[in-house]
Amino acid sequence: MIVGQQSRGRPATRVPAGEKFSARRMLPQISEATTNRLSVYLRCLNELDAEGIRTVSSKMLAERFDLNAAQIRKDLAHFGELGVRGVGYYVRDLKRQLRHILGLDRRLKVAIMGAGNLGLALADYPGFFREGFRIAALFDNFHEKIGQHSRAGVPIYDIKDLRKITVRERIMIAVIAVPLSSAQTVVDKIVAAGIKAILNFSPGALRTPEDVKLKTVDLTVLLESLSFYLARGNGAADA
Amino acid sequence: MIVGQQSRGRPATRVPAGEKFSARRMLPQISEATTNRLSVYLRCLNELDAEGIRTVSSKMLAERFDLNAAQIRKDLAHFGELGVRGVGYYVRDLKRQLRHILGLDRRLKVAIMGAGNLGLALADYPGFFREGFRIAALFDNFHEKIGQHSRAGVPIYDIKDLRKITVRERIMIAVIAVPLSSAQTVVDKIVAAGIKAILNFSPGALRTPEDVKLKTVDLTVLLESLSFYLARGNGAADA
DNA sequence: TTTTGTGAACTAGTTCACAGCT
DNA sequence: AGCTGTGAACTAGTTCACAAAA
Repeated sequence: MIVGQQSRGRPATRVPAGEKFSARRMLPQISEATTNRLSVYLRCLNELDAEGIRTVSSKMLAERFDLNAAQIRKDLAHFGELGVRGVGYYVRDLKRQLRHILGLDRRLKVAIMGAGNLGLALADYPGFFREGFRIAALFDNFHEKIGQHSRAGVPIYDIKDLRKITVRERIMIAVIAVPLSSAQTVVDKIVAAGIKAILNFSPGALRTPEDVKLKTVDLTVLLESLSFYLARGNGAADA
Repeated sequence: MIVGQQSRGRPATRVPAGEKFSARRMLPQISEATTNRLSVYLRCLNELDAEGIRTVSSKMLAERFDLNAAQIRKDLAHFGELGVRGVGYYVRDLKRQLRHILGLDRRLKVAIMGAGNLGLALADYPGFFREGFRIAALFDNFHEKIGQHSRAGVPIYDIKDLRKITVRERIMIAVIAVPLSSAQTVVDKIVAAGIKAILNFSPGALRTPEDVKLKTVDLTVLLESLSFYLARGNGAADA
């Protein structure tokens, strides 16, 4: 692939089919699936590094972690020539590169909306937030809770102060752990506070502006999907 | 998006193209994406039903809930002629059908492995388990916890008794909320107890037999993926 | 008419296979 | 030799567009 062409200052209102670079920032468009795998690769590399392994080939990675070698190479190749032909990838080096690509070299701060059971559990979950993240705040609107801390010491603030704390603490990601009934309201507040990335645990669809990234973990959908599998797998359609 | 389980090397029992299923054994293969959407459709129908709406067309559903009309029709058509041409779908009727298809008319019982913060939060999360599920048990190996209950009253059992309780209570789904270090061990116990569907919150890959359905919610991957989008500035909405 | 159900067309994503570099 | 990076081939998934039915 020839990369030089995109620097011609083309207005690029409409991206021709097959064009690899988005109009917006001239960066190649990376699919959700690829993004998720980058995170998986980083975890694998951490494991290899801990074992003292210095270099790894895509084939080795694929066999050990049940992935596809060509896919690993293709995913990584989006970000330049990260490997060395005839050798493979330097574990330490690739780790560092991936951490940079994923933006994990910035110690991103996270706020959790809702200091209920789930919010508090997420705030304190050890090993949930690996390297690169810090839970800086919990937010709630229940007066009894405001001013308290989670067991691990995350302070609970009034949701009214979201914008102020967000600016002060430089919070970049919000996690939604509030009941469905207030989820959209909370999203609107998050957006108004200038946060651009949201991880949502409430069920159902939420509206966000174009430039805010929303990821939803819908536990109901997950569970119902498992139920579907059981209903079919059993062959016990009628019982 | 949720990083599903890589079901690598599944020979994918091929149904001849165009062949319609006739018996229970020859069920059409339904994709993960379709399965998840069925759950979403059911939620939409519940909302419409609550508003007293009696019939709905795929177009109406699509516009209101930001879906694609053809996709709705195609998804539903897998399960027979659920609609009426010129009319649309009868809300109540389709709801009932979907509940049956998803196996929600059986009140499935769920066990949660790990009575830590996350396990307890999941056990009591209101509105998490909508219609069709019941959290029947928590399991842990920490003696202090065994014999206690969650705040909402879910009993905590010794993980040694998993098989016994599973049989007695007819538990069909297990949720993994234990630390990574013991996740594989717990999976093995779940499998040995005869449970065929697992929702996993621990990071990393787990091995399960062919006939056990595993869905993983990897919070680290989700968060790192959000970090990636922030690092690039590619905004985009969720699905 | 309206709206479903569905082949066809299209799009996205994965895997193959090999040219080219070390 | 070994292994990456990548076009080509393939597979899965989505959307279109229209015939068939109410």
